[in-house]
Amino acid sequence: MSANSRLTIAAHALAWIGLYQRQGHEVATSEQIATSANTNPVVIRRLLGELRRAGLVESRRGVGAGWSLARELESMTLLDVYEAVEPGPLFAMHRTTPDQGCVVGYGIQPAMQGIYEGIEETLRHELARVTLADVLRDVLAAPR
Amino acid sequence: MSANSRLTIAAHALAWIGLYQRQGHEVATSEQIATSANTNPVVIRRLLGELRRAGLVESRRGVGAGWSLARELESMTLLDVYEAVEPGPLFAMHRTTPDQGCVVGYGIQPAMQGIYEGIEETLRHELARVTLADVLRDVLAAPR
DNA sequence: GCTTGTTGCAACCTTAGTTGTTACGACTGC
DNA sequence: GCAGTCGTAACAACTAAGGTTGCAACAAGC
Repeated sequence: MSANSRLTIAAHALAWIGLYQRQGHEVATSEQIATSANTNPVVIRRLLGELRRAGLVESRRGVGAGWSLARELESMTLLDVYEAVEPGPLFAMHRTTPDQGCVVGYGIQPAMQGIYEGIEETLRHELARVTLADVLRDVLAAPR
Repeated sequence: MSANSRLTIAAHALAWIGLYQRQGHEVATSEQIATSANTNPVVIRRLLGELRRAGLVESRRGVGAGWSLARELESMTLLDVYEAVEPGPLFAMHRTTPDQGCVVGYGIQPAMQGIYEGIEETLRHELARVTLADVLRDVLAAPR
């Protein structure tokens, strides 16, 4: 499925900012988060930019700038993050229109569309059940 | 998410073979299916080859050769097809190991793994609820 | 045995998406 | 003005999917 790690990295960044703020800091820098996630700061800035557009985080510029949460972790779900960073549907239709003269070619897309919609709705429901506070709790619960 | 159409095309092929057999034919060729799906016969053969390895279809060679169902459409679910054609997990972890000296970097992978497993289990359960006979019924129910 | 139609499969190209990287302008606290 | 950080563009590297061509393997029918 060519799985991507965007949801994982976004959750990582949010958990990191949330923990950092709990420790009394105002803002976190993309540099710090990138070090924790072992990637490049630009990758983090790109992802957090999408989360900012979705209203999950805020950013400040200038000296002492960085990122902070726009809402409590308790009020953020994985669905919010998923919708912010994953553009398209889970399953795709044919890349080219199937033969409309064939019974199957004609009916397959509406059929699959209906089935996929139900499945994606269930997926969204599952993602909405997990808050970022749950994620951070699980992160901190990892045995040393 | 870079959605792919493998599941859609595989379901299309199975529905096509199933309908063709209901009409009294023994085997379907990749050429016929490719015409209906508006793609290349090799693409169909590659997909059906994976379904054959999963025990869903059989193939014959030689003149008058082609593909036939190995089981009834009623006993095949979208989960069977999904597992046959989709190799990896839905969500990926970090491509590089996060900073193990950081609390979040250390705990994020086990945390997300647990969450993702639950979600994928739900997805599989949903896919298992839909049989290929359901798909064919929906295909034939499309309004003209 | 030859012909023919089909699968099996390897090789290659194109396209698209993600990730990583560099560079530099914009902004702001000091 | 300086320094630190975001915002963003540009580009390369990598991966996966899909499309295409070519050809060997196979088997039914003659």
